Amino acid sequence: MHKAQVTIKDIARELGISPSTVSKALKGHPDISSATKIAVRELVERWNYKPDPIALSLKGGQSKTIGVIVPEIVHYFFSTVISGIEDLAYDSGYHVMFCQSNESYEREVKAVETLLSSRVDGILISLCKTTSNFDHFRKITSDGIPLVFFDRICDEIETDRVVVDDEAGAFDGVSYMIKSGCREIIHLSGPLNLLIAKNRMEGYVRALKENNIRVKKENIVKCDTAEEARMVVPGLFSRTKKPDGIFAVNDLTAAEAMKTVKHLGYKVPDNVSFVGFTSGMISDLTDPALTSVEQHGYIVGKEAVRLLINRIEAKEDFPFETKIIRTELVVKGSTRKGG
Amino acid sequence: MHKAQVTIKDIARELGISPSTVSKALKGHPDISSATKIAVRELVERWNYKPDPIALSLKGGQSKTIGVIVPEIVHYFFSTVISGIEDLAYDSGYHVMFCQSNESYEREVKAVETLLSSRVDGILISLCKTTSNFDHFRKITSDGIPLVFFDRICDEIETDRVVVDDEAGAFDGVSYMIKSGCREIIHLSGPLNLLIAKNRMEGYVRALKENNIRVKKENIVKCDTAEEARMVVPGLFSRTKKPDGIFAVNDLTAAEAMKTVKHLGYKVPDNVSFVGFTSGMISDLTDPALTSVEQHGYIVGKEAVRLLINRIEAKEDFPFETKIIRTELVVKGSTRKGG
DNA sequence: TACCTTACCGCAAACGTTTGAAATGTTAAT
DNA sequence: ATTAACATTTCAAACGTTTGCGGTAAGGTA
Repeated sequence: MHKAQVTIKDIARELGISPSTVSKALKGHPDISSATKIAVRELVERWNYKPDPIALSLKGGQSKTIGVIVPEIVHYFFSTVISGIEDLAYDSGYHVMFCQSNESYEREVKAVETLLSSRVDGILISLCKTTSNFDHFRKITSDGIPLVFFDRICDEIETDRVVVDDEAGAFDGVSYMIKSGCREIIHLSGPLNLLIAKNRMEGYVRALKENNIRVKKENIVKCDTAEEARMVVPGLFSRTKKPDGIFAVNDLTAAEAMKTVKHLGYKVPDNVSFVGFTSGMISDLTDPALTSVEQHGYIVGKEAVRLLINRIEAKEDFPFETKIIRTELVVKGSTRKGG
Repeated sequence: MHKAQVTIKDIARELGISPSTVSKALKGHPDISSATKIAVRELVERWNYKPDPIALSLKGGQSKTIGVIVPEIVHYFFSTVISGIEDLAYDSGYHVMFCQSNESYEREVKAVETLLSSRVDGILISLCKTTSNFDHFRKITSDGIPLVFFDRICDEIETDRVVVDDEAGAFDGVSYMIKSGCREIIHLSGPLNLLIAKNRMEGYVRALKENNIRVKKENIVKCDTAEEARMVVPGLFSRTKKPDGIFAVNDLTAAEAMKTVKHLGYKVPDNVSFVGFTSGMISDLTDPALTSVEQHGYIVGKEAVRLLINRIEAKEDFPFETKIIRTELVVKGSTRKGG
């Protein structure tokens, strides 16, 4: 079936020299005469010889592959992160293996095992929402495999990390709403065991406090999916004190909340302002377009790979680093003009 | 840095036997005494030995890896396809390497080279919009590497294929609009060098014809991005004969078109109906939710992997197959109730 | 005693590549 | 003529695993 690939032996046989000579010739080793080098290079070119990466890996003890575990590729943020990972990894001579945890702890554990038994040189992970036991991560580091967390990090394990400045992003978004006149702002939050959800919530709280607005417990509501938004949002508007702003932990939730609010008869942004988080494709689809906090996923991916490869190729230990990626508020139509 | 993984040699040394005995013991070879087998298995368990897939690949001449090239992961359809690919591939003992072409011909060519030089056992491809030269695909097959096209296929090359029944999907969508009363239906089409775009267009045409509606050339408009929709759509409604239905080649375009039409003052679906293609996350975000043709990306991915692995593991040649995945019209709020 | 089974195990080669050491050939200096 | 110095090439081992074949020891048979 498979037509055999050209090997270094084929080249050697054809030229009547030994495989080691071919290898050295290709590496520009000073021992080899230039006549031989030229002959080798010419034939290599003609026969389109490419070294077998598998043999190289066996020899070098490195697979030149990095493993990535993300919750779900369907989400805009994660697909942009993956693009960043891919681009830099390939440029650095590494391959990439993806696994999705699908927000399931069991699948995350299985993904770690898959990656480990594939002998990847390093692993990049963004936690799934439900993970609270971290033994599978400890197995990675105890195997001596470098590990970098990105976005949804685990602070119980000492590693390199790349995080988005969620607190500041949330702060900026909520501050903007306040400047534009909102006073009763609801936060639709994620599960607070997720650090990113907690940080966004804290940014929301700080923005209120710095503007002398009382933080009400009932204005922070767990709601991070479209379904939940449909369930939860109408209730918020049956309160005596109607909300005039909604800051959601992600764009999808913000979008569905906006739709729901419009159906209740409110105008966006005149009666209610909306701010989301991610600023992906979704934010342009809502009507009006959604003001949102851009997370720069592509950069997150690149930085994570950079840290990982540094660690993989390091000769000796050096202190762990946490890279913080600045967010950026992208103002669109779902908020009133700021003061 | 790296703590070495346990090898078969370590096991052998510890037990005072040879590596080959260990290997045979693990494979249940009849030559090996059950006492030895038990001892080996016990130590393997205790030391958590896992065979090195790289050594296995070198030996077996197979990398147990399949390569995938998609235009862009950010699109819902492709991420669902990837999920399907991943799930079945891992279950079948294969790894997956992804590349994005980003709708660029050059990157597609580069991706093929990357995959080929990685010695993947087979390749799955969905063409990028701009590809019209197919030499890089021919290189794959002439290298003896099995190749399966999915969704955006190339009909100049003989291989296995998995396609969505675009013509029927389009036909169903447009027929539904007609039944619900639409008579002046615009088709926002993709570039017709893409087979899927052509097929969807033909489904649109057939639906009109079978309902005795005249097919007007000016009602088929190249427009397959949000930007284009913003440019193109207002013009359609300055015509004497106003459209009362829009069938778009993808959801994103449909969504933006709908937004534009609403801003022009028309009601959806009362004045204008909308049907999209893909039925992903986007279709739930529009207001009203978008009636769309579900492509079953997950199944497309699984089928593509199934065909590919069959081909990889086949001992002999057998005829190529084209698998057609049925679409399904998912009726939501952007169309009037059908007759 | 000589031979044959049977049961168990190790040797060595192989996959494709790299690399230090050893071998070969050539030239020039003694 | 002998040897040192050098240029060029090959050898052999190694990476981790598999597998056909050969080997050995114990026991059985003639």
